[in-house]
Order: sequence, then structure tokens, then C-alpha cells
Amino acid sequence: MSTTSTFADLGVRPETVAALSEIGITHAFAIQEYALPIAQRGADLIGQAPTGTGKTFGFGLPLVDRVVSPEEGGHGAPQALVVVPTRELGLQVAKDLAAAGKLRGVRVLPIYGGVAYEPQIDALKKGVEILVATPGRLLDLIKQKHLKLNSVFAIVLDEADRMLDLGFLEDVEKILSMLPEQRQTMLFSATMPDAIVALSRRFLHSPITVHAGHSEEPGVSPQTKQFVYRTHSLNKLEMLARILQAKDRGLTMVFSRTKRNCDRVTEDLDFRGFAAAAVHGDLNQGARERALRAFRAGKIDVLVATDVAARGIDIAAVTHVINFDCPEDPETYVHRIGRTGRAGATGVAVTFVDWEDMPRWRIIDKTLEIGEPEPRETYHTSEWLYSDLDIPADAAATLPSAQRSRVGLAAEKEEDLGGGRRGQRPVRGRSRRSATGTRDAAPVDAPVADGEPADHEPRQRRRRRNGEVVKGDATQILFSDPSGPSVPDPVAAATGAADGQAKARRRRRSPRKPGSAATTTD
DNA sequence: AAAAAAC
Repeated sequence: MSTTSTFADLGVRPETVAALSEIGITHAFAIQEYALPIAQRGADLIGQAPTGTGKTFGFGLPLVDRVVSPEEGGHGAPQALVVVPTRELGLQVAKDLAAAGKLRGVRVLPIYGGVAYEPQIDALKKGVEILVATPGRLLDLIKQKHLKLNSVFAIVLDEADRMLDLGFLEDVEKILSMLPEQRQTMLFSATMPDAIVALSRRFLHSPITVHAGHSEEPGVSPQTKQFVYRTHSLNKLEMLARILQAKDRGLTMVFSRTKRNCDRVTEDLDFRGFAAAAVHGDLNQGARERALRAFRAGKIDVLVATDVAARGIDIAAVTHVINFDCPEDPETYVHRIGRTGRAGATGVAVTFVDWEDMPRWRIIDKTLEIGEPEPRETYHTSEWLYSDLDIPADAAATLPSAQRSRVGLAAEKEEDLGGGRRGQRPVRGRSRRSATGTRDAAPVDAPVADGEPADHEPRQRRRRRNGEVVKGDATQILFSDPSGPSVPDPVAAATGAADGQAKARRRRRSPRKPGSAATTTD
């Protein structure tokens, strides 16, 4: 990973070396060692290196070192531009570059949508050396004449393959067309499909390509252990809850394929007592940034996200990445699991593959050759998790205290439910279903209500033999869609509790609303 | 075919 080169060896300015040292960075990563000399002399560059191996400073230090700061007589018009695919990544990159340029007073401004115009416009008026921008707001501000790009000598497309795919290409080309002809263009990413490289020739001049890291699985960090589990969609939430009880788990990112599923997973985890928050594009920008800040600070330890957080986000304490839904393509897989195992750290990546995910997984596996998903049909077959993922056998004993009490409460209802629900098959319900879900997080030895007479055959084998989810199984309640059509509360129905009582019970059990952890933390 | 990105 890191080489023995110091930044001074690589010709980085002394002030920048000192500033890096202040934030604990003393030695260069491979991509930095290779890219810096090329970038410093102004050549066009394609830089590819695995996730978490220092690409940001690989392009960032040559920008910081070459801009003229105000105290050096700079004019204050932007001299360098970094374009990124998401707002939070822009914020992060801007902070990194500002830290590196701090001792020379280099001003780095993040430009992105979803927030007020005024602070950005004011900052532009005062003058700025480096812009880090998402395309939409940048073009917006240019159109409104708050900004010109004619002093920009270098542009970087961070997550370049993403910036050049169909969703962004038009905007990026527009931005490129506003830059001086004589300028440096640099493309950086962990993934660079051939088609993108071919496309990029249109606006690169004699580019030099730099690869760092191993070549077999481009972009994947080898210290991340990857697991792939074939599962039923109805069991994903329970499997997730168990994995989140792994002994060695630090911060964990959970990725879903849709914004709606992201909310649903967050809500379920919140109810189970995990400190989780959601990040996706339908949330307002304040909520997005609060959630990410709380996660960075460790005030919450589970971040549930769409692919808005799949790329670039750098949080050293992330130990686990769970692909709750299979990623859309191999590149997304690489970037998602790249949120862990960064800068030489180890990581764990678990991908759930249900029936719907299967076609997507086929394509990912064809490219990356990770392996056939191992069948993990039900949450009752728990031993696999203990052996693979270091999860305590009495997993429920390690639950947060709020969760423990809920498990106790729910366990009381268990016999009632088993007796009263014989033969029924609740298919869909509203969010209150997760009230029963907490019970399913009880110790695996606990009696499980399934509406069938108790026998001594292991539950797992009964289920296997049946070849489908057991009818009337509590699992069905747990995993039913919280936003689906309303049906009577099965707990209330089974116990004869009035609806009002059920509501009061829910309030006691779940004093915290989804996302409030993030709201109150900063 | 989902998500992201300006208002």
C-alpha cells in the first residue's frame, strides 16, 4: 500500500508537507508516488487505483501546490476544478484539499446543490483558488454569471467513469467546453471500463495512464473479505440484524438499491434498537449531511444508503459493508465494498442475493469472479453466521439495551402469537409488523411461534423440506412490507389487545423516531 | 433499470 517515499521526496511543497503531517499523513501511497510527478508537470493523466488508496491526494496535492494563493498574490478566480458525482463527496474532497493547502491559505470551495446560493456566491466574490463541484450547481452559477472558468489550468474528474456515463456526460462536456483549451485534464477512479477510456480520448491530450495496486480484480481492495449469501428476500432484514451483532463490527454501511428500501431498512433497524440513519437523494440536504456527520463521529454506527454513498466516502472506522440489495453493476459493487478496507485496514463485505438480485449478481460475478452465492435460506440456520462472521451464538444478548427490553416484551407475546395464529398467513402489513420482528431477534434457542405443533426436529430442516417459507410463520410478519396495505395488527389480533393498546405499546418501545439520532447529535 | 445531479 504505502510506499517509503515521503512527500518531500516527491517534490511536494514544504508547507503542504507540514500541513499533511498535521493531519497524520507522512508517507505517500503508490498512486501518489506514481501520479504526482506526472500531474505536477501538467500532463493529462488517467489514474486508477483501488478504493481507499489515496487517489484524492494523488490529484489533490499537485492542484494545491500549483495554485497561487492570495498571500502569494493570487487574483482569486478559480484556478483548479474538481468535479464529483455527489454532494457529500464534494464536501469531503474540499475538506481534504483545504487541509493540505491550509498553511498557504489556499481557499477551497465546495459548490453543490440542495443548499442556499448565498454562501457559495459570497465565497466566490471573496475569491477562491480551488473549486470542488457537482455539475448542476456549477453550471447554474456559471449561467448566473457568478463564476467563470477561464482561469482554470487543471480539471479533475473524480470518479471519472461515473462522471462520463450517460447521466452526467452532457453536463461534464459542457463544463469542459468552458475551460481554456490549454489546460490539464485528469481522470481518477478505482474502476475504468474500456469504453470510458475510449470515450475520454475526446478531451485528453497525450494522456499518461497510471495504475496502482494489483491488476487481477481492478479496484477491489484485497484486505476486504467478501461473502455472498443466497437468501430469501423476506429474510434479509433478520440476516442484517444478526450480522450487525458481529463482535468485531465497527461502523457499518448498508446499501439498498432503492430510496424506498433504504427508508424501510432504516426504519426496521431503528425499531430494533440499532443506531441507524438513512442517506439518499430524496432526503433534504441537511438530513443527508447530518446523517453522514453523525456516522463519521460514531454517534450512529449504521448508515443505510443508496448508491449516493457508494463512491468516494472515506471513513476509516467502517469495518463492514452489507449489500442488502445486490448492486446494479460490477463497478458499483467495487465502489460499495470499497467503503471498508481502506488505507490498509481490513474489512468485511456481505452481499445478499435473493431471487430478484440473481441476474444482477450473475453479471457482477462474471466480471469479478467472486463466487457462487452460498445458500442461506433462513435466519434459523444461524450457525453459518457465527462461523463466518464472528457473531456471538447468543447474539440477542449483545443487543443494545433498548433492544433487549423489547426482546423481553416481545417474547411475552410469543406463546400467544403461536397459539392464536395457527394456520394463518399474514402476507403484508404496515410498519407495526416490526413490533413482532423484535421478537425474532431473541436468542436462537427461544421458542419460535410458527403455528405448528412443537416437535423436536430442527426448524431449519422442516423449512428446507417444505421448500418454501412456512405458512403462518412469524417470519412472514417480520419481513412484510411496512408500507404495504394495512391489515389488522397480528399481535393485537392474536392477543385480543385493542388497537389503542397496541399503539401505546409501540410508543413505549420505540421512543425514538427514525433519523432522530442524527438530528440530535449535532 | 435505479440513483444521482440545479431550481
